[in-house]
Amino acid sequence: MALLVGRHVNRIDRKGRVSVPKPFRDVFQGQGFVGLYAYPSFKYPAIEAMGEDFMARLVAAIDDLPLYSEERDDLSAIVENTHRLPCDTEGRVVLPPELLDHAGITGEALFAGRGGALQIWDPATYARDREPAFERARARGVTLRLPPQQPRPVPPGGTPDSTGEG
Amino acid sequence: MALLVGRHVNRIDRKGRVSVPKPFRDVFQGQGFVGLYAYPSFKYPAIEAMGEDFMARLVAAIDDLPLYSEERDDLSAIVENTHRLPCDTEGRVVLPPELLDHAGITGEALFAGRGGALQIWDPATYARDREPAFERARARGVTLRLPPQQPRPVPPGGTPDSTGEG
DNA sequence: ACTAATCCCATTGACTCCCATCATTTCCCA
DNA sequence: TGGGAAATGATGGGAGTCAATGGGATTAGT
Repeated sequence: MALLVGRHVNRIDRKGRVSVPKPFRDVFQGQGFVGLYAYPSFKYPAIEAMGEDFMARLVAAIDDLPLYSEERDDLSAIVENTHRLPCDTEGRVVLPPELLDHAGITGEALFAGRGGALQIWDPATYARDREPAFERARARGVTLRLPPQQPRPVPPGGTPDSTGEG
Repeated sequence: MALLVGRHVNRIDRKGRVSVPKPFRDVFQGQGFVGLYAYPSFKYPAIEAMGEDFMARLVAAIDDLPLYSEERDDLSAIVENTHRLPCDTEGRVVLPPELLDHAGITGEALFAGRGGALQIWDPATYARDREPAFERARARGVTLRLPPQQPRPVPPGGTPDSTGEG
């Protein structure tokens, strides 16, 4: 799986469009749908966003729960609050007002890669709420046990190149 | 699996017709029948609706239950109360009075995508009964362990496009 | 013949495509 | 290694397209 990493700040134009950073777009190219699935974050004044592959995993997890169960209904609330935002030919999406309001985003949007998914923040809010997390992690001396190395699957008929997913 | 996500509110005209939101219609295009299977929810004042694929799964699940069991009888009632609603050439369906009454729908219908299936609500009822579910999920700090990443099946001779499952 | 359902066409407003501009970054060559 | 040219990603805006909607006309059913 290609990885979503780093931060990018892009401008929102008067039509409400904002460019999805090219490195992120490239990740979604390999998926059935080029665009974002986005919903308001539970934990932060931010937008949670992901590609179709990740969203499909989320839906699959919900699908495993019994029909009509309380748990399934609660989690379905996420899906009901999710917006499907296709990229235009220029690689831009339109963030709906509901999401903008939740995140307090006005003129600019900060895209923060989180590996498999990403978040979208108001830059000022991010600086206030999120950047301290890095310092916190450093101060606490965070440790992490990694899963074992997986053998790289050989792409059918293709040779690996140096740039990644070309 | 194609995903049904997000909410859409559409008007019901004086003939009782309402447009099925285009993103949902697109999902059903890939299935044998373009339209809805719909029955009254027994948990909510709402209509449960789905495409042919999901309905087939539901029937298969009921089929697995022991013949003459109480459970099978109960769930079969769902099937007996299900309406098959084809889309017209404009992508609209006519919701029968029985379903409208159950959901208290009059002028507008709210379509809520829930992954594999969807619900249809009266907008005001939804705001009162359903929107709190999102807040509840947030308050409970819902967490969800996702199933492992599945390898993406290679579409036969097809290249991914930007519009999704058109 | 009357009722009801479906098809077909027109309207409208939002959305998306396309094109132009700009700011960088990358590449190439001296 | 500096400068300039070409390529690329981000941005802005005009116009054509499409989804939603309304209503008349046609067909089916009783």
